[in-house]
Amino acid sequence: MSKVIFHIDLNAFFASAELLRNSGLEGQPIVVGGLSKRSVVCTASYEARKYGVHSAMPLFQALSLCPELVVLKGDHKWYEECSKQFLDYIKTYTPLIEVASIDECYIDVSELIKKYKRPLDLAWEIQNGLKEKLRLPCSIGVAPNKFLAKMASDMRKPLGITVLRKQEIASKLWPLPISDMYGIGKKTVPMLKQNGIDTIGDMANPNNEKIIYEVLGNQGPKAIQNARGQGSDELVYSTTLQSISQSTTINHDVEDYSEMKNILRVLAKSLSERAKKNQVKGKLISISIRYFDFRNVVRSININDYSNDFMTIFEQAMFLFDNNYEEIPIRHLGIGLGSLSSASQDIQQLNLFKVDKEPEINVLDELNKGVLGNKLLYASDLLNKTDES
DNA sequence: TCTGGGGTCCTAGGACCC
DNA sequence: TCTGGGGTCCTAGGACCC
Repeated sequence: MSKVIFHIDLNAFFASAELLRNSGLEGQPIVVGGLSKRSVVCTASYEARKYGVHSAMPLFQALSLCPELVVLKGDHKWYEECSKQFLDYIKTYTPLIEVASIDECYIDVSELIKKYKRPLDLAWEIQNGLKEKLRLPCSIGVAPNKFLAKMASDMRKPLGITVLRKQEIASKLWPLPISDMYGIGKKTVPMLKQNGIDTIGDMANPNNEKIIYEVLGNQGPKAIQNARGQGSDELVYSTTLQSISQSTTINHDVEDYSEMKNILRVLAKSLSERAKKNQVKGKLISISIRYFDFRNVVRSININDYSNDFMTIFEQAMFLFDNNYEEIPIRHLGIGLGSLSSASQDIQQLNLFKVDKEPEINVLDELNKGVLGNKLLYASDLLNKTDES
């Protein structure tokens, strides 16, 4: 018996969330992204998209396409609140929900849909409810499995409802270019095209199996199954956080060691705070360095104890940095904490056995003390990222 | 005025152990 | 006399997604 899966995707979510608290922006071309000259567009409203502005586009380029563009600095806390309202609303319909990202989810409505006169009534009701009650526009894909539902929700935006039945795969899915296929990215597309795989239909074609296995390796079978409409219809109801990271692109290329060190200190501090807020500890600490020439280096170290302590993270990050830094200008620095495990048990134990009093470090003071001097403007930018409401 | 930030998952080689 | 084999952990690198 085949299932009925909805994929619900909020349209231009960050931009929609900004409109919720500033209706004056309604109808204007807006983008959410950073405010520095090296920022890129994170989300563009549909008005902005009319100018050719899209996500991942460098901000200066977006501004040249649309000089009247309203640029808003992102506020992740607010988006998370909006996302929670979205998910809570969906949960009033069914607990069978897989959260795919901050602005999308799958629900299994195989049973629920039987209560409705016409199958699409439920999709229509959810879409309307989100729009009227939460003022969040969405697109919904309706299909027998997750991949097809995801592809369907993408077919009509914004505010679309698209059904993709098994018998419609050949006519609706297979003609699409291979670059439209979820899971096939910009590195793989040229390799597939070179081998005559231009459409999703080509991916589904049994005659191409061998060449697809050669290009995709172990990922081949899954991609082929998806293209044939035989993807998974099993929802994953809960996931555990695997890693957290904090990184920043500096608005100039950094050559001064003490500035690098101060940036890493700020990153370590906020990473530690986030880990504590999320009640996780990790034992894999990593740093990422992007040099002025855009070369990326990632180095990691496995510390044997789980930790979310600022000094531990900072010292290990500095150790990795000192051992790998190539003494050329840097544009981007990051720190990650991986191999996470829940810290809540440890926290209980700490309460029982000792008071875990870590010296409070005021980041601003630290920076003022440091050699940063005239670079403080940038440092406070960094801080605003987490503090702004 | 070139190109963000935060995630997930996979692969592959070397070390190490039995 | 040429060189086990299987399992796991660690680290680096990369593709992809929102």
